[in-house]
Amino acid sequence: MFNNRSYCGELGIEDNGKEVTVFGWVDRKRDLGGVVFLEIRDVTGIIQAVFDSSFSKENAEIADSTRSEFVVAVTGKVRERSPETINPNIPTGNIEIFASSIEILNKSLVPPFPIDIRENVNEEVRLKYRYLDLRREDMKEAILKRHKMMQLTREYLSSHRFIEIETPILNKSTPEGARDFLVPSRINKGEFYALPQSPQLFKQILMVSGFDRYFQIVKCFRDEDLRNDRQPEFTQIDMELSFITPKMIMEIIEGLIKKAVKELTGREIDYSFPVMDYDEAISKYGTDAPDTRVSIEIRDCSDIFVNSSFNVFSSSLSTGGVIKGIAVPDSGKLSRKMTDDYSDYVRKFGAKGFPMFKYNDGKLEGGISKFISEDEKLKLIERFDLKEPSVVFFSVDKEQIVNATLAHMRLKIARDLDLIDDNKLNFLWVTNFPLIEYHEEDRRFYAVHHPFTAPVADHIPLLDSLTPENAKKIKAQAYDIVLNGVEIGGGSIRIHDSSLQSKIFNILGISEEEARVKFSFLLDALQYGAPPHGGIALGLDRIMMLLLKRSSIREVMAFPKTQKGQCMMSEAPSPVTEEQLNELSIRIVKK
RNA sequence: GGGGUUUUAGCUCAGUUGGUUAGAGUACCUGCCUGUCACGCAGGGGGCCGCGGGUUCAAGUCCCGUAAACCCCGCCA
Repeated sequence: MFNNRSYCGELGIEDNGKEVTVFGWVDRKRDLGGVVFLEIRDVTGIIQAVFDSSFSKENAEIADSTRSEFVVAVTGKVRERSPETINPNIPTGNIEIFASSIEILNKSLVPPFPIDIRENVNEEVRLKYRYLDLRREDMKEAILKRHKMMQLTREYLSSHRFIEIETPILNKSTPEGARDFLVPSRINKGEFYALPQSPQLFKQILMVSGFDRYFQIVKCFRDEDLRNDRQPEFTQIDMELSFITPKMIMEIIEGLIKKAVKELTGREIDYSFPVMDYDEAISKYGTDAPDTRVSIEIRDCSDIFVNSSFNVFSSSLSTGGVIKGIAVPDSGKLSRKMTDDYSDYVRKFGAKGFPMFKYNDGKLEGGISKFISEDEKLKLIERFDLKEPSVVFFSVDKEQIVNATLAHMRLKIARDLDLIDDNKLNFLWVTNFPLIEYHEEDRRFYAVHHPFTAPVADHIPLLDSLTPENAKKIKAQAYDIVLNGVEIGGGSIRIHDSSLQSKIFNILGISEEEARVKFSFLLDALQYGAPPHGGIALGLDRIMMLLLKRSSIREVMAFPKTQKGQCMMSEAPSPVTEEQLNELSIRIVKK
């Protein structure tokens, strides 16, 4: 009976007069007594079916007995609606099915929330009944477009000579980076697999194997706390290429992204993605993932206040702090309450306050203006290029805190003042990341990207005279791609020389023995004719979130987890039986 | 580990200064209705006010604790 099916949303005026059968869910029922209208919904859309009791009383009664979300088969003739009965609100609104039969294939309980998306439903309930939520238009669109994204990615990369190769999910736990999800091994008691944070090592191995260009749309796992753009399992479009430069990789990615934007949103990106130096990003925006939709830039004012009589400023400078600020164009929208709230809000970034003054017509007013000398005033006007009425905010602390504070506040204030153009898609490459950074607390170096990232060739000699101070001068051949202030991908050229790789491990405090235990296969492989290679990984979920303008990546994933990492539908994670634990030689320690 | 917001009918929400029997819209049930399209009209049922303590003559409302969801800091090479 399921042969010769028509899809609701695909019927059109060209089917006029044709006898069709549709299968779907009762989206809505309108019973007018003698005539019953059912809107039938399937994956493609909605069509109206008409049951006329003077034509078939029995069919009309069956139609009337249906309820929301019943599954039905409806057969009838497609017919054009008379002009006054056309519904312009749905794509199939100029036709309807004049039903000759209806069969109820399954009943449904009353759904816990409406399937049409006229009102927002609590996410907790949506996640519990995700199968119903996925019937809703927004989720359906997200899932279908995600499919499209994966399809066009496969097409694009395949046509650029990439080969899709799967890598293991059961992996070896490695030091560095995010916390691993561990999987106990029954056969090897007391030992564990780790789920991959990314297929990093395997894709490099594939380059040594000569596959030349690899890609995979792959799940990655990181056992870290969740955010609206972070889930414990997420999907990467992962790539690795041999005989390649950063520029070549960036061009390939740019092509892919532009194609994706075109096919998913219908929009054309008519600029080539700007490339910004890491140092410039930090100094202008305080972050390595700047949102350039907001033009407000950070300016360092430390030099202006060296001899300041304002104790808060001068004492901070004399203890190694910095003073930076942002100028926000504003003619009165920023209220006293808002600026007061801000000075409290910045505490979350470690800042102690958020001093400000107002600029208007050549004069400084309010806030800390009374502590600013005439000379400092002139320099500030020049530094921030003050012309329009503005409010200037400062952050005074250690550089890291200042950067974090101003990076967040320039966006928060821009949002509060409605200065962000929601329709912009600002792509940006950030390059020339430092290779390593020194952590004061642990007294050791960490890889900024990962331990396999190649330094800029000219900087390799600096590795021999490394100190915590000059570490940041050594740049990596690494690049991130940023969209509207969100990192949507990153990659690097890798080390293909085993002695350089050993040297880097050494610097990172990974002993020769440890390196041998953890990555011997990579070090070995690098000695058997490893080609120069590099790669990149794109965050599929984040790209979908941004292109579809959704508030979180959960809105573009079929079955996401809550912030505590639980699945509201299946109720994972869950306890396991004593037998299961015994088999794995695992004992739970109660705390 | 920490900060914030929220939690009242199936769903979305209101609930004043602590004071009668906790409301609205929608959904649901019943009936009427032959061109609706968020159909309409009439009637009806539906509440552990997240949970546990406390203050009070009296708590949805005040206090303490706790749970969950969400946002954020830390964390995420």
